[in-house]
Amino acid sequence: MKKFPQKTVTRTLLYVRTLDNLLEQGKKFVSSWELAEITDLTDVQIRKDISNFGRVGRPRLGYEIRKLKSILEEYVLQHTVHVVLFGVGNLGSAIIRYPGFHNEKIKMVAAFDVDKKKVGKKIRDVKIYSFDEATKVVPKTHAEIGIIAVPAEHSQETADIIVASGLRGIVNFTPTTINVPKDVFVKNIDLSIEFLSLFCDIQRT
Amino acid sequence: MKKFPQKTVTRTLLYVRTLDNLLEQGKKFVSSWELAEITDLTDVQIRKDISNFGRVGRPRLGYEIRKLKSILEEYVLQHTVHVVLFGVGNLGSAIIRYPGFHNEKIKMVAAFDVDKKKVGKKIRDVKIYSFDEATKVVPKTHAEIGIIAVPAEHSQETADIIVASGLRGIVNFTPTTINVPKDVFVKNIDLSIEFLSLFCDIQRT
DNA sequence: ATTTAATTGTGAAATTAATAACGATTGTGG
DNA sequence: CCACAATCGTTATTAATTTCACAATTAAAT
Repeated sequence: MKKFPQKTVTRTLLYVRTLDNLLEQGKKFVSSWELAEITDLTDVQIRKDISNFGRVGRPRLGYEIRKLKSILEEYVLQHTVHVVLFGVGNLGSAIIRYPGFHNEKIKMVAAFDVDKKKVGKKIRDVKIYSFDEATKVVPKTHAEIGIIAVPAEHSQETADIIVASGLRGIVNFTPTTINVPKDVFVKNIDLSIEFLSLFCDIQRT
Repeated sequence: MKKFPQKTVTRTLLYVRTLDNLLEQGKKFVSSWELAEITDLTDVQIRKDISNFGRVGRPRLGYEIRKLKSILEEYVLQHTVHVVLFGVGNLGSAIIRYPGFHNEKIKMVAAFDVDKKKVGKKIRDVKIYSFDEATKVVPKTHAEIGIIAVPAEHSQETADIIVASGLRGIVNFTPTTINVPKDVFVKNIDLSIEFLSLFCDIQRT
């Protein structure tokens, strides 16, 4: 499988999401221009991205939505992603309950917390285990990604547990940088930085 | 004020965060190489970014942390950002309680929900108002940014209210694209896309 | 059947971002 | 005081990404 730039992948996932919505609206075809309007990108950008995956559009008609969607998914969404959560606090619970995950594409398969009072309980069918059980439980879940939603001061030890459990992907919601082996991929989501950088955008105009 | 690429701004905010931590550890100086280790960037990248803001480093010693921090903040963090929240559900409540916001840089000043049972209550000193009150209440709060944490199907109407309230920045947590005037800045945080793109990274190796 | 207009797909140009190379500076140790 | 080694800052180079320009295609209209 050819590999595409990170940015292309992100945009492609956005196209898939958009195509899903258009399908629900009963549309059959969509042009690059329409997609551009919806996604706030340019039509050329969209055609170029799509051209990575083959010649799928038809002049004068645009793209057949169902077909385009299935071709894009072939590259960026082969099968369901299984996720485990570390830290069932405010943010962690919200993530478990996040409606965007209640589809066939992402499945939360287990949660872990140090608080003994939470261990054994369930949130929305997701069972909560103790941190100590992680290296035993995680492999059984076939998870691919671990979420760090613990207090910032425990992010590194949580990352270590995630790595020890055999996961190769981490989404880190704490405002810290974690150290992991170089074959483990980390995505940092620092809400403060998101807000502050948006604020900079506003002020620069 | 000169304007810098979005990416430079994001990295700079990351530097500020890192410098904060180093200060807490009692460090006085830091080299570009050390910063690179921590942030997972390259030393050249860091020196280049910093050079945008002036000559502040000293050969053989590196950067004086306190000085560097204050210079960077001058460009990316002039004053506190005030934020209002729309949608006090699971995710919204978690955002209000998010510890990363309990500092002097970001301040949540009001929340809005359609649920009359929530209106009038408070979460962590943040008062919850009804949606109808937004255009009246928001201007009084001096907020700059609005958060959309409502169910996806109401994202557009919420965006319209935010725009009508005079805000020029929106952080959109719903998996939808919203339409806003072009002088309003939007940052989309689609958790599904974050997870799926990370999954692609993993599989591509 | 022919023309027309809309739309895709793509190679080239332009822009933006990252990396490398290296000179300049300055603490430090002899 | 001098040589050395570490580190910054900057210019040049390379790489990645986006935009442009336009040829190719084809549904629709006549």
